Amino acid sequence: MSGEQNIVDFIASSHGNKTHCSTCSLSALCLPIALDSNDLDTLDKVIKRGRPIQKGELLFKQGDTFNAVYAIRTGSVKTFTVAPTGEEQITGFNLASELVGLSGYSQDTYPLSAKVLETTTVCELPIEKLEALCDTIPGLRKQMMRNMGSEIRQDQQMMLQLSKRSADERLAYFLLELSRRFERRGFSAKTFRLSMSRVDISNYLGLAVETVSRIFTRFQKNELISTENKEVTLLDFNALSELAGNPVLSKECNAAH
Amino acid sequence: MSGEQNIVDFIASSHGNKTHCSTCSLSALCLPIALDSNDLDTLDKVIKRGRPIQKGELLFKQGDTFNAVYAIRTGSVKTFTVAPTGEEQITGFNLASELVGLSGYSQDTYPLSAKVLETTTVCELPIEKLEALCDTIPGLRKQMMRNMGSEIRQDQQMMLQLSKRSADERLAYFLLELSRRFERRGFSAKTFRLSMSRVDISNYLGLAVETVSRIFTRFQKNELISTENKEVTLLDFNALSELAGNPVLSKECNAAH
DNA sequence: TGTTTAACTTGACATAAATCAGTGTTTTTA
DNA sequence: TAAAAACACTGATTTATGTCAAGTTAAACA
Repeated sequence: MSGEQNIVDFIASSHGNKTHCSTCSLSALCLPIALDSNDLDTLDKVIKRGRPIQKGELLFKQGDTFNAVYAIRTGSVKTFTVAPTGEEQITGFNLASELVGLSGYSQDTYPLSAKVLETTTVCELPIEKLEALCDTIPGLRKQMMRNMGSEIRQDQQMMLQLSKRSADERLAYFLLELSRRFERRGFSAKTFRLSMSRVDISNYLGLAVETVSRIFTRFQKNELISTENKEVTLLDFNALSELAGNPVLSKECNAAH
Repeated sequence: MSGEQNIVDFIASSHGNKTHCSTCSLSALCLPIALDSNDLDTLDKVIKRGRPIQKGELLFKQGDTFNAVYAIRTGSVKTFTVAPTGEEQITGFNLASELVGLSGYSQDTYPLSAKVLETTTVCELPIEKLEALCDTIPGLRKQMMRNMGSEIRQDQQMMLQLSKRSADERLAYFLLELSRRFERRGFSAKTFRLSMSRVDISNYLGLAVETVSRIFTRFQKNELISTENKEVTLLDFNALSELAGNPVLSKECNAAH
């Protein structure tokens, strides 16, 4: 599977002294555009690559001035808004190659916070420089707008989940969505580690923790999944897909593990 | 109030033979950027202004190729996604001066449909031409990205509503949000007409129609609002704001009607 | 204008998921 | 390595909101 090869490349490249977009195997996901090596170099010079960020640290905080967009290299992040009443709503989880902070474009401050769920490394894209590049590299502008469009689509998908689906359906959707994203990055679609707590999952899905816990148990009893702490294995893709609202396309969709 | 003057201007300008961005009083909301008259002219030439669209007609349909973004001149629109299972989820309502179809940027097709709620006129911005303009007028690019950022922020706000708020709180939020938007356009913040049906409202808020109906009745009994069919009058802004999750800022916030 | 159809309201009842309470299990930190 | 803290699971009970059923009003249409 070519995906696994990618990861090897990536690890190799990130263990070198310097990391560059041109050698980063995530670039195909992070910036799936055809940039000539000049443009790629220009972009590369603008990116800040800092020390790893420790679990629990913030990338940025709701209300901070919007000064950068972050691409995740390794690790994962949760983003959340805090209402005036103090309630927190997790708006999404981000994995390697994904961009965080795009909603800052709406104003001059971030409308949400981003907290790292495990030790994480990121590429920081200072907004002023990125802006300038968007105006000189049309392909980059288009890619940024695509990314924002995707975020809108994804959030609207989530609105459907939150307002129309039962607790079971939401959890099935959540697990399959993660699976899909891990697979794209060359990891197993079947077994993966949940870097977020049950509380985070329940918050994201608009459920009580107890409900999430019970469903995890039930899904195991019914052999849809198996778990060992944060490690999850999806056992019955068909059943999960059907629950998640994706009608199973006849045949052995289940075969490909 | 300057807002009301705006509307007069707008009606005057739209009753002439030709409509131009330079004379449209909505332009301050639609394109709040400083474009010199050359740029404004270039943009103006790209815009298609069609016949009014009748209630129930679609601006575009989920799956259609993404070929335009629409700015609403008069009337209103609902956008909705249809899940593979057939369920519909209304993702938003749009009023005059707002842009519809931005999420099309994510792929090459619209991920949702847009249906007109009453007779509506729009400015159609063909995407190819808009793209070209974005690459030549930096201010326009930035404005488009701001618009997308706002949509993300708004959708995430909605996720919080759908997952954390009670039915009462959601309806209060909905009414205040509409009020705020009408006010920005120079209409009364206190009394306005709901162009969408109760079914649409309930779908959007993730509730059953019956629940919405009951809350309308209760809000009237408690003198928070009064209604006459689709016409709503907000009577107690303080109480509604508190319900909607915006702590009332002491003093007479209620005074300004 | 009257008739049909769709939209809205109300009440009675069912239920999915929240809340409350308590126990066990990891992970953190001292 | 032990103690503390955070996290995860389970059972009993409550409750907000959904569903079903029926009636009323308003809108569409002929």
